[in-house]
Amino acid sequence: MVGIEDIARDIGMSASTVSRALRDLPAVSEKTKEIVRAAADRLGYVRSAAASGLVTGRTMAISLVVPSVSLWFYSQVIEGVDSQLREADYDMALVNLGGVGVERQRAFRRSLLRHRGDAVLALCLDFSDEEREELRQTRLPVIVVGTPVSGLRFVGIDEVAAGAQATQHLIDLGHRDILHITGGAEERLGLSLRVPQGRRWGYEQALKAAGITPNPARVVEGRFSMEYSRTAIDTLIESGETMPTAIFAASDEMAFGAILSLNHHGLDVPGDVSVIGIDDHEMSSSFYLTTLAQRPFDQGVHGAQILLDELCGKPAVRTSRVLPVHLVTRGSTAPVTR
Amino acid sequence: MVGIEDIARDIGMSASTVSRALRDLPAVSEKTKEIVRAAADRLGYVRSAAASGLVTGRTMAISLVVPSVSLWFYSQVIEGVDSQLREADYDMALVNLGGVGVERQRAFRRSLLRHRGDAVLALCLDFSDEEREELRQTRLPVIVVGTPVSGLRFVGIDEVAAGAQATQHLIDLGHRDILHITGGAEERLGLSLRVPQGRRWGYEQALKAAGITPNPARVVEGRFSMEYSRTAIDTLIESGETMPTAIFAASDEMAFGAILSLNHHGLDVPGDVSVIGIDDHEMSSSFYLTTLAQRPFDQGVHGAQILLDELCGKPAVRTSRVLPVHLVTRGSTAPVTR
DNA sequence: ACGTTTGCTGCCAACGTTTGCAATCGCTTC
DNA sequence: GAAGCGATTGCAAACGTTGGCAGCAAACGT
Repeated sequence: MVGIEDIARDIGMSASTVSRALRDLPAVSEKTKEIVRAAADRLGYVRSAAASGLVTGRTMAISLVVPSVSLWFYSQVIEGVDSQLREADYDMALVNLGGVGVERQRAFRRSLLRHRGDAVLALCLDFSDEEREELRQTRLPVIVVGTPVSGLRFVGIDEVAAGAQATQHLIDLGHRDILHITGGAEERLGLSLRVPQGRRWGYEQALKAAGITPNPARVVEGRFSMEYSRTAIDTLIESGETMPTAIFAASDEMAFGAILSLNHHGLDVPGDVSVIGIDDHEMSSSFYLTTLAQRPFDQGVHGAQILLDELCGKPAVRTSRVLPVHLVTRGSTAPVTR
Repeated sequence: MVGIEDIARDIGMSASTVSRALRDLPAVSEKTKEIVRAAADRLGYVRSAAASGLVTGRTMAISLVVPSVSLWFYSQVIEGVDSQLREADYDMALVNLGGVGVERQRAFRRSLLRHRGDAVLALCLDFSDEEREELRQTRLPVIVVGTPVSGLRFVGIDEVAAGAQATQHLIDLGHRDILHITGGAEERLGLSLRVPQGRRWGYEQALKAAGITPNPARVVEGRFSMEYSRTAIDTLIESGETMPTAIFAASDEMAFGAILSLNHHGLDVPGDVSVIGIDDHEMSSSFYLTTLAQRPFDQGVHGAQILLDELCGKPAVRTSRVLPVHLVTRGSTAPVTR
């Protein structure tokens, strides 16, 4: 491994000059910088992150803590965060906190506290009091994306408003019997329940505001997955109960499942049943799904930017940031006919 | 920040003993270990990855290089890799190499060569000769998952065989006019073309073996996305051309798009057209899609395990590993009727 | 001519671990 | 009782970089 000293020896200079030249500090003459850079290139030098991290106390990376990478929302946020990190020349330490209990504990302590990153961006996780305290003790800048956590800065959307707006769209179309498929019953815990709860509250609020009494039987507890929601609607249809005229799915993926189920049973969307989701998943256009669009990529961008700014010494943003959502009308919703 | 010396001072021992105790080395008495662990816990000690990395030359992390995180296949591999890393107490440095040119160059050099990880696992990337050479020079153990790269170990499936097997399934059902939707024309380059090409070759081979002359007009060049394939089939149907009796999509997501398009135009799957994909995407069951299942999670597990074994000092595996695929028959394929 | 500034460079002490080697201690063994 | 041994522990030298401080020219002002 060729180090800074090797370069110094090669060109007959001191290691500190080489170090400064490579970091493009102003105290080095332009001529020297070029000599150094040339030598570094020629010798194939690569800076040891460990060594420079040791002395500066900075890793030039940020830790991204996620409950999973295989859900659309998470992967989008990750891409957004990544785009900012690349620009700032930061690396990303990905910590998958999926699961519960000991395993989670271990992953948490190991990766976060081991100072793999200079800041922490957490996704849709409910931190226990203990975890929050440990996080605080590390004194790292922290931000959460997707789900507010008390005491921590947050970037995301207003779930309640989103749920209400989606429901309102259906109400505006004349629907009064609206089924809501909610999520959060996943077996793999650790992700926050506040998202599905918020959307559900929004749903109920919108109904009440329109003078409709929320009917608990019209709320299906489910998971944020297509399959779960598909079978839920299958069951509903096959039970022979009267169908609602509209369905508000807590996520687009759940809406897809509902649409497939309805189509499979010969019901037309939106002719027989209107369907609306939340997300604007990349597949939503293919389903002609009307949805309340959020931009998780942007949420990642904003979250990362706030952390990076703080690491650059800019004054810390202490407030949360609520990003807008907007209705994307495609073909899956229509005025009520029954 | 409390360090090893603080603990040593606290319990009246030397730093080296503390270091050894915390690493559970045999040269330390059990009693001492307990005292040290207790003190470390009490003081809230956390090992500096930079310092220990500096002296050992190991980061206890591996770099995972991906072209994107938001495709199903990639996210599954990531989860698989992660599961192994957690067990081995390794961290993950995620390097998103999405994009081309300078940006890619920078990301490549920065993260890989900066020695963020002790080994590199690369996903479905075509490395340039230059990149391969740089990789080689780092002397890090490297493995590629998803797409073979000459000179590097590989974990994945036999794409040609998979393509042939999928096609053969349709042939066995009596189909002779089989459309193939292929991928690889994504605008975001950098990911390998070998996957779609392999599948296509398999398709052509299977046709020839069955005495059917491959018809270039029956191959649609597309992208690995649902939307692209949906519009491709839309166009085909609306052009009024005779429809094939079966469609072999190079990925499940593309198959979904095809199914939606067919259904939307009143065509029954599999009544009018059979559809088969490759992947076994988590949504495939909801689409009742017959597909050739691969297990990207397992591919990640195997790839990670090979690297971890090597880092543990076990003799390096020099051979590639081809994992099996298997046909999952659901409802989207049926004997030909026309 | 002589201080003083300015611009650049070198020296050296950190940073927090790990690890080879030496030292210590309590025993056993001859 | 001396020597030897094994089990523990301590000492000190790395590891590769950074950054405060000092040094040293050349340029400047008087």
